[in-house]
Amino acid sequence: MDALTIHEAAEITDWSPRMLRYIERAGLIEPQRSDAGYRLYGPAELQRLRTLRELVTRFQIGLGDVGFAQRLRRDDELATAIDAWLQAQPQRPEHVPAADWLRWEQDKHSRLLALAGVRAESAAAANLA
Amino acid sequence: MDALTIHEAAEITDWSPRMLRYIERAGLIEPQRSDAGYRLYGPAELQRLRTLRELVTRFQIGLGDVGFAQRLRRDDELATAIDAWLQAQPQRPEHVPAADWLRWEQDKHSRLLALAGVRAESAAAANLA
DNA sequence: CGAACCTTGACACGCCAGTGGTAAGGTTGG
DNA sequence: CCAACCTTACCACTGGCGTGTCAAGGTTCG
Repeated sequence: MDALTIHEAAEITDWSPRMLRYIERAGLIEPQRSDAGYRLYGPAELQRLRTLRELVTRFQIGLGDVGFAQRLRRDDELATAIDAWLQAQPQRPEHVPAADWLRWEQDKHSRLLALAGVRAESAAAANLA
Repeated sequence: MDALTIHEAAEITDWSPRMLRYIERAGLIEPQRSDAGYRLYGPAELQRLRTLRELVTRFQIGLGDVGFAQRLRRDDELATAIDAWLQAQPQRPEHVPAADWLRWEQDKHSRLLALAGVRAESAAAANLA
């Protein structure tokens, strides 16, 4: 078998066994289990563990952030809601009155939703053309 | 003037003045300032504050999470890296050997990147056709 | 069988988020 | 001018994250 136990996997990925269990609880990497319940890390898991380390150190993010990104990708409703909220962020053009501003934000929202791949090609065409 | 001070804004949005300053430090909502440095919340900010509350309570997320989503949207490199990492997550088809699996993941990655609106129409056409 | 692994669960500790205070000092408006 | 607001800068508490360590018990292998 080419699957490693938790200590072996920890050693070659530069995590601690403790952290491998933690990462699993975070829902990020869930290795197979042996009949006796031992965690078995295959090549794919090892690769993902190394990449994960690279990711968090390079961008200074936390495992919770990666977990949140994962949730974002799986919960479409959440993604849409956050997307909608974030649309209203950019520097508001000073001269545009509030009412028009809101309308502008709303329009832009549709355009970006379309851009994001949410099935709305017609709207995208209409707005981006 | 139709802009509210921090206490007024706090009262009608159901946040505390303390939290409004906190939200500002988190980079989520940064109101204009008066000449003397007083925060001035306009209709747009009030609306965003209410929506933000709705967002965090409804999905049980933290302000940090919203901040991270914002960062995801602004830092393209980060978004791409996380995206790439998350691609490798789904249930691996048991019978596919590791090498082929990696190739499959890579291909899927391109397809999804394209789907996400990253300028790659040709690739998208080639893969999705 | 016994050493060396593995499992889950718990205690602990430092750090950061979320929140409320309070203090020292500037602004505003009657 | 004074009360009532605003500002920033701290102190403090709860709670979760990232980590280590230890305990009690099952598994593996020579």
